[in-house]
Amino acid sequence: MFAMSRILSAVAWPYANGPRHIGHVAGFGVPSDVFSRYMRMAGHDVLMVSGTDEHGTPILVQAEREGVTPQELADRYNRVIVEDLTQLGLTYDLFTRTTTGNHYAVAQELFRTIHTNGYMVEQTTRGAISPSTGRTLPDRYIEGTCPICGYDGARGDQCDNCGNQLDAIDLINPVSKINGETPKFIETEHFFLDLPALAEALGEWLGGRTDWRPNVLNFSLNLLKDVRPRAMTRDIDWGIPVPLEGWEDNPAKRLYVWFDAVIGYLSASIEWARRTGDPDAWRQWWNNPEALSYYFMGKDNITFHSQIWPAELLAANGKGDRGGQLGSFGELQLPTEVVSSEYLTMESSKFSSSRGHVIYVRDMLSRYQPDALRYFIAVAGPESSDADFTWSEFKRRTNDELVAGWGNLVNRTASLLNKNVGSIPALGELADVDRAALARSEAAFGEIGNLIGLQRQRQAISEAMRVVGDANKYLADTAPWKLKNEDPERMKTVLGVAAQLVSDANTMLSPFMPHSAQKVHEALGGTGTFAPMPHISEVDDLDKAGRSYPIIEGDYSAQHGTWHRHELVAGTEVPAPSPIFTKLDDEMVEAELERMRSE
RNA sequence: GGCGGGGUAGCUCAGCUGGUUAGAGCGCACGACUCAUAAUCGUGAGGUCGGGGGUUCGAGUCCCCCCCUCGCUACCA
Repeated sequence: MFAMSRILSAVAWPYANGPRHIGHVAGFGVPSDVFSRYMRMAGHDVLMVSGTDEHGTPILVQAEREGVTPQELADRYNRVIVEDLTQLGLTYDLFTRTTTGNHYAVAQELFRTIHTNGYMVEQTTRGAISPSTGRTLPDRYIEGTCPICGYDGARGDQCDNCGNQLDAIDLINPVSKINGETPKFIETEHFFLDLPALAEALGEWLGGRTDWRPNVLNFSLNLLKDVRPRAMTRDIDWGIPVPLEGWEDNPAKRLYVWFDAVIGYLSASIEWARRTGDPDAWRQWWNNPEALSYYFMGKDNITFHSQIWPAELLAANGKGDRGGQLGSFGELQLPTEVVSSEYLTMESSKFSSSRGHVIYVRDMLSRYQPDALRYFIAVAGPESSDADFTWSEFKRRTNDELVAGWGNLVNRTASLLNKNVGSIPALGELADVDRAALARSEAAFGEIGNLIGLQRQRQAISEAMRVVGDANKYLADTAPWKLKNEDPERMKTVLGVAAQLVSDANTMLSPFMPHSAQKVHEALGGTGTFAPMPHISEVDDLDKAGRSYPIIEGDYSAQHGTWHRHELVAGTEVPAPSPIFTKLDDEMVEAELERMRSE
């Protein structure tokens, strides 16, 4: 594809107000990990970062409801999310959080730079607040009677009955959904990111992004048609203090959660560098014009990644209409590509935690293999349009494709080897059928790698499964079990070729299914790490004394699993195999549907 | 209302810049094989590509209108 590159895998930050469901990991988790694993195998220097997003009104509201502090609530779900993502095998170089001392410092520094450059302008605006707490009351937290249709459950942003967009101040008898009091509409001071002054630079940058998925690009270009300044502070007491005189000590003003959340990509990279002992190492990705950066998320995040974040970067770089100076972070690179997924639905309707129409990652992994979920997401996920998860389709994919297709190929090949040879045989003279099978398999490395690089993972994994099908066909055509007595030398060659085909397929499938890839590697007698895994570490906050938290990290140097054929070594002992994938029984679908209905 | 995505074999979907008899997997029917978690391999029956109009030598693939469906609509994340 290209020479060794620095690649930043910037993965969306899960919001820590609850456990995450499989729709979330289908949007950002699995695609980013497949991409990162592949790029590492192809020899690139990947930095994959993310963390939990812990500020904002929903966490504050949820914490009050439960009688805990926002930090306590965030601590709880940060840990749940860290555990879930680790179990799925997502290879973050660092998965951290937005409440670290490091993140606070980086977010404030970037705010100061943007402010100094003149792109953060102070304006008076009208907003709703809760009279008892003084906190911003977002439109959607206000309920009242719709002034258009008279429906009395209308929200401040929209009426669910007539579908009209509303302004909270127009609602009749507005009430706070949080505590029932009547909101107060006040004049309040906030800092606004001056998007109009950055629009031209944004357009120039977007104009060069011709290779994005068309829906993402079109949506982003559309956003540019109507830009206006956007508030980057809130009347709230949970968040990062505004780092300016007169504001810093005001407990009622904080940075807008999305302003700081996207800065997490930068702050996590810096935290990672500090923890490796080379505190400037992050600059290889952020200040290096040759470095590439890919941002993975669900489609609801596009606007923040193709507009707000690039605008923050351009402003910090001094690249808008007002010019400006570089800050202490130097010139920061804008995203190479915003890779957005669409939505995963379940049994034809949207996931909804409140209605119990949900499958949490944790519950899924307690009953099924992580690779079964990863496979489903990779092969049938919402890559370029919404996709539906159904239990019956999950069962079918698992049983027909993983168990009967791939797992069985591994099992029958290993079993033939174990019983008839006991080890990987040396290849004798190759027949045409052998050469053709080997050539076709080897050619797939290039095709599949290409597809992953183009963010076409569904097609990529389908191609890898085609290699599996070819190998099954090869065994049917050569029928080594018949050769045992009539031509044992030929049998050995056939089994050697088959083993190589299995090994090839396994290498190509390993970014998608790393857990089973390790098992297949061992089934063919391999040793050592083939597909690396992340782990959780408890670490001290680098800047806040006395605080510690869990992070995801790992050593993914991948000495074995590089992206090309690994010639099997004749004489390597092949053990008696045991099944790689677990077959799902017929009752499982009905049991899951019943579980869903009862919740 | 505005914007965007979809509508292709029974089911789930692929079909890039228009071009030979429209593809895959599952399901179904029949056959082969028996190494393998009854797993595999082959053959076959199934579609006038949502509806209408248009451009073109030629359209599932471009343009217009309509129908259905899903989602988004910014100070929620």
